[in-house]
Amino acid sequence: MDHETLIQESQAICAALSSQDDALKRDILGHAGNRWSLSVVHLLGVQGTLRHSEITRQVQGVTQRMLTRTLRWLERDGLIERRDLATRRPHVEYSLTALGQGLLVHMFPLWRWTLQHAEEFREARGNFDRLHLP
Amino acid sequence: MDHETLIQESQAICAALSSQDDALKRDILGHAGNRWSLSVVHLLGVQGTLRHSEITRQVQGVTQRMLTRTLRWLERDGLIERRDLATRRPHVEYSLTALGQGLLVHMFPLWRWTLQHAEEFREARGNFDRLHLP
DNA sequence: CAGTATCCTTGCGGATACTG
DNA sequence: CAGTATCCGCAAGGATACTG
Repeated sequence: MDHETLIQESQAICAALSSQDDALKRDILGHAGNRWSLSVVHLLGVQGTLRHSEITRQVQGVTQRMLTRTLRWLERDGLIERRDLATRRPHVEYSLTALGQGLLVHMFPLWRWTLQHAEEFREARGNFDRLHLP
Repeated sequence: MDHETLIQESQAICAALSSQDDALKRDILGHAGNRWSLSVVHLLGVQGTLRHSEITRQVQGVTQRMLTRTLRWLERDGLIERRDLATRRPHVEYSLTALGQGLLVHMFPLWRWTLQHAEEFREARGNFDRLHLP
């Protein structure tokens, strides 16, 4: 699909949108810009099912509080599944739902594109900051 | 490219990432979750070059202040270009750069996927809120 | 182990008034 | 017309202490 076709399809879909759809789209895509969401989705996508403590260990720098909140947000949007094994020693497992796998798979080309153009982004910022900062 | 292939490629790319790349990726993808960024990118992508006032009119609900800030953020990341015609009557035009067109084009499949699954997201939220809210 | 409960700082986003 | 300058509320995100 070339650029022109995408733009045309974009126009068509946009014309059919309500503002509520806009809000939902922002919410879901917002996970991509969140501090920890995408790391968690990616980790679960790659490693399958993990416990809370294992995620804490593998997501560098995340605090207990923010990990819990992130997991709740993702669970709320149906992107991950939480299973409380309710044993005497607490044991809770998290894994991607089908929706969550869909997000990861569809996010990935965009992610790759971003990294392929990392140098251009850095250059743009450098130029901008040189002009606009004291 | 199937799911397995994507996951494998994802692992490979992730292994080569520095934490700075992670931050950059979050920053760029963060535009997708921003209140106004994606609307502006999409509008410029569809209509080409627009003046500040024209964007204000077409992006429903945006305030002057937030539009200006949004335009600066996008300009800083090299996604849009700002041209000040410096005439006696102020005249400033904005348009997408090649980078900005790339973001729009690569964002679009993800955007479409999100809308195609809107019902699932709403259902998930409904279930979650029914269980976790008073 | 898997969370809550507090306290704090930062920055988004909105409202309003003003300027070259 | 295309912005700044202030004011404000709210939520993200972090630090630390505590709990079943």
